[in-house]
Amino acid sequence: MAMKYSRQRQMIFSFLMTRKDHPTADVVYQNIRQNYPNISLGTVYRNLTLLAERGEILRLQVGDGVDHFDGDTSRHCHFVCSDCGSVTDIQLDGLEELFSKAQQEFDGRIDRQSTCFYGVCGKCLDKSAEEQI
Amino acid sequence: MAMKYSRQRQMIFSFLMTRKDHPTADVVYQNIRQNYPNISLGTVYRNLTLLAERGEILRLQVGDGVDHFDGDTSRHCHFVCSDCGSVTDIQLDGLEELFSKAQQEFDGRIDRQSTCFYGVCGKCLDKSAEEQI
DNA sequence: TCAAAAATAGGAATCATTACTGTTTTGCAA
DNA sequence: TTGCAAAACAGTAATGATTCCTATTTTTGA
Repeated sequence: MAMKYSRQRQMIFSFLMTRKDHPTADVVYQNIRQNYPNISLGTVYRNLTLLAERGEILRLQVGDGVDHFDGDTSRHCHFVCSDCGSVTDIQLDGLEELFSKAQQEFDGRIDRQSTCFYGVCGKCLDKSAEEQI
Repeated sequence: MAMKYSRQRQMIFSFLMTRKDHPTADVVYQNIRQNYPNISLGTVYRNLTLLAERGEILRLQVGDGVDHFDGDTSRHCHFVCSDCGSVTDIQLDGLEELFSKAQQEFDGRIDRQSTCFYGVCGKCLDKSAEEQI
């Protein structure tokens, strides 16, 4: 039952901690392969799933058809750019409040919350403004 | 360019309007097939995608690996039961406020917001309480 | 009524993720 | 330390939701 800490799992976890973007399993795989060429994609998936189940990381499904992983498990929101596809953090007050409101309102147990905003990020807005000239 | 209103699209749209749960494409397909046996799954997907792009319905990705569709496009939250998988609405004040806070805070354009809560619904809690006896 | 544009049915293709299998690691206990 | 069972791994095959493709049918505006 006890989880054995393999070299691979440690690398996956610590890689995720170095990143502020929210890489997909494949990005994790490609990066770790640089230093550890015969890690397998299955291992990356298995460990990301395991870590997410244990609450050590978050698995995000933002609607682009690919799962993203986040080493920051504190309560925060995400933003997804419809143009470049980047996934970034948004720190917002009022999430705690929303959570407790939902708990009061809802008949059942609420464990977890996920809020995601969609639009076009600053960089992509600038880029399309330049192209207009 | 103009969208032509096919019989199939109308059936898909009006079926979705009759439902307060948030059916998957396959559920829509299975239901419409009862009255219209040779509609194809591809047609269901194409129309759901088209209607969602036009903002007439919502496509929800709640993290169970399957897309759900919602005929109610007003601002509201969802709850997903980890036990039975049901997806239900939660009406909450304060979403507007959260949205405008995010707009102020964020460098970019925000178009849309999605908030989802996860836990165990009332029915499933009751069921597991009974089993304890 | 006619023709062009749009949509359809049915099936094949895609691709992210999971499952499988034989081999290798890991961690505990003697 | 050494041995052994549980856990994890690499590599690959399978799965399954969704999208793509093509020849045919519907829709709509003139």
